[in-house]
Amino acid sequence: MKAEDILADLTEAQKEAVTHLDGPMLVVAGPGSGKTRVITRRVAWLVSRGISPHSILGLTFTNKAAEEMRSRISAMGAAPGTLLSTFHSLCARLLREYSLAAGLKPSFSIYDETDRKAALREACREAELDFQLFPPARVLGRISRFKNQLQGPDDIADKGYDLLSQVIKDYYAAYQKQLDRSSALDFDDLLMRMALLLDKNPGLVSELSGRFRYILVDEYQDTNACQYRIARKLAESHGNLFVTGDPDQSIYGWRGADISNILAFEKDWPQAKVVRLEINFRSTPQVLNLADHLIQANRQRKAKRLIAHKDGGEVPKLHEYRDAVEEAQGAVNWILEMKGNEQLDYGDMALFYRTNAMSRAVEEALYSSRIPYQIVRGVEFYKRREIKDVLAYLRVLVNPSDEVSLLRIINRPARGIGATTIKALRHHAASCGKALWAALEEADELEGISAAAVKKIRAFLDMAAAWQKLIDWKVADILREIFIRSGLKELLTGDKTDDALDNVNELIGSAARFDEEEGAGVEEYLRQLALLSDPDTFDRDAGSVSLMTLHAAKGLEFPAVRIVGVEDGIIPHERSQSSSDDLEEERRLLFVGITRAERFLSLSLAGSRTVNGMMRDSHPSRFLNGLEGIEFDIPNFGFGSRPTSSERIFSRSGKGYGFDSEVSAFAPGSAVSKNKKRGSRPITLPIDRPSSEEKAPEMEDNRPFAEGKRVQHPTLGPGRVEKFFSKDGKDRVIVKFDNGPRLNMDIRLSNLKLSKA
DNA sequence: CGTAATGAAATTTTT
DNA sequence: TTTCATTACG
Repeated sequence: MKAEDILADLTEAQKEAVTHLDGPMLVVAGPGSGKTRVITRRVAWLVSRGISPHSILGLTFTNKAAEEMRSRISAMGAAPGTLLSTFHSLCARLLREYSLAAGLKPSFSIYDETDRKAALREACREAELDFQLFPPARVLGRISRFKNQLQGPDDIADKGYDLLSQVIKDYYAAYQKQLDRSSALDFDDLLMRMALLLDKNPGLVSELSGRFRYILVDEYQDTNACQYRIARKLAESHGNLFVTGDPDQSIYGWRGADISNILAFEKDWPQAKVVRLEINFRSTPQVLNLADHLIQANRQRKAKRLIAHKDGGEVPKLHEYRDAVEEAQGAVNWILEMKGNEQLDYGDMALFYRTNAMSRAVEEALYSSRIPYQIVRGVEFYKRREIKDVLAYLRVLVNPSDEVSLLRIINRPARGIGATTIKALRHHAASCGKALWAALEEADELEGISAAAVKKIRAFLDMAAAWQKLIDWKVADILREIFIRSGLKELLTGDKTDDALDNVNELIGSAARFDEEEGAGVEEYLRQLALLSDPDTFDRDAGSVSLMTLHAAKGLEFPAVRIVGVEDGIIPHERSQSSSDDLEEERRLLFVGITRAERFLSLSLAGSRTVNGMMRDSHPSRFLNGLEGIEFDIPNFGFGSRPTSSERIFSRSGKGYGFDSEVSAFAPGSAVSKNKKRGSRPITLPIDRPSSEEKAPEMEDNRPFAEGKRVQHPTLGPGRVEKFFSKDGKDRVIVKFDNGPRLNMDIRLSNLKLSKA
């Protein structure tokens, strides 16, 4: 590719970034400012200057982004060989390559959230910690946070203000022990172990720096302490660190991302050049205007401009509905309107929501209206039980130490190795410090295991030994073999409403594709699987409406975007309302969603929706309060916003949302035709607390619920308070009820009453 | 020992 | 709603 082609149609700022040669550079790139373009052109530019593609390393945050760059670079005809990878998969690769130095077995397993939870359960059992005492997700979340800050169990000061803080260290230590024994790493370990390895191994650092002369990091605002350390180490010697990012699009703080990494870049690298990309090529001025008004409410940010390059366009709209079902129907009508009036293709449209669970209502409406859609969801497929089961066999094959996987399959399908036997095995393993696998082999010498059980165990071991011989087969063949011979297939065939069989077949199919394309063996297959989630299966040209969470939307763009559920408790999420930092992150999340839109944007909200199977009232998001740049489809809405033309259009009565005969052709007898008029009830906006005014201590006085107090529950009856503590600013108690159960409950939600006397 | 039935709880985002 | 864990029963 010629230099002038590489630089064609670039702005001055973009050119400066693309042609920057040596030394650190920070590109602050607002949404739609051509960031990906800059990165990919830059790779091409470097190569055109004689730099080997193999010495360029591009690090992204998601597979999707890495894939996007790969395809754009190859579309430019640039030389292949550049390593474009997520942090996680780079680390997994390197940790395997340098497993000896890292103190790992090259065949280590990678644990996802489900595995982590199982590991924690096992760890608790062994360390005699109460697994139920705290929500496991919460414990694991804490552990994650420590790991992201490069802290091991021993680095934690054991004093804390709440119960969990005081004991988290024990949980962490036990959990980690379980992982180590299993030769398993969780996602956080991949980063942490890599960072630590680089810390203590200067030789490796220089080797890698020699290998990767030019390092590019995308979405730098999303890096956590480990990722930061890794990037820094790799670039230390040559300083060729090129990072792009936008503080306003930092939405992963909850995962340990530290926005100050980007804010302090110039401090870390005093020679750094900084380029700002402020011209937005994506959206209409109206969309940008709204985005700008929204984000300006954030205190913690660097002022940045969004300069529209396009002109024309429509003012974004806001619609209110009575409930989530009507809201979904409204979305359907919007889609049909976009298609009919604006000549847009289904593939040009996207629906965003805050949480995956919210996709359901929308899906149902789309489905009954026969509108093709695709969902970009998280990891769903690989979380299915049957899939995890089959893969667990594969994992044990590769890594017999993997206890979580072993325990998962040892008696599934049931082969007579039940709880009692397993308990004895575990006990033995723990007391001799042996692996569970070893205990299996010695089962006949152990007490507490019946002759019958020993026989069953032998059979299991024989089966496993036979499978060892399959290890060089093609992955798809191994999977098929295991699936049948383990008895899993038979087990699943019995099921009634099963997609289970189909799912496993799909898995085998994808494995066959892997064999075809990569032909790299089981270990590599498992590693890739662990790190691959299926947003990558998202197909831009599928001709269907795209549905995804706001997080998944980052980095994408669509001519028409609709965001549903813009309600308090949804955006911002109810669990993000406690701190102003969290609140600002939620605002950035909405900002990210809005700035995905090229031409048409609409937001919607419902007056009620079901959450966890329960109907709940909902109110407009506080982010809408006083927000300029959007037209409200709600009479009497809010403070001071004038009725607009769109209001008159949309509130014309009797017609629903202006769908016409074309619509009913799509949805005969569907909810469309049943769509009701809704009343136009005035609504009140919640007060947007100034973000400086930290936390709201509107705490009730729960002190009477002290330890030892007798309490009464409307359904559970009488009990006694065993522990009183707070978390997340909520007072909770652990109550042992007289009729048995011991429960950890939120005082405010529990309906607990103090008993008299 | 294994499965079915029951009951209760649920952190939202992703690698 | 779904998921999970415990319990009861065969």
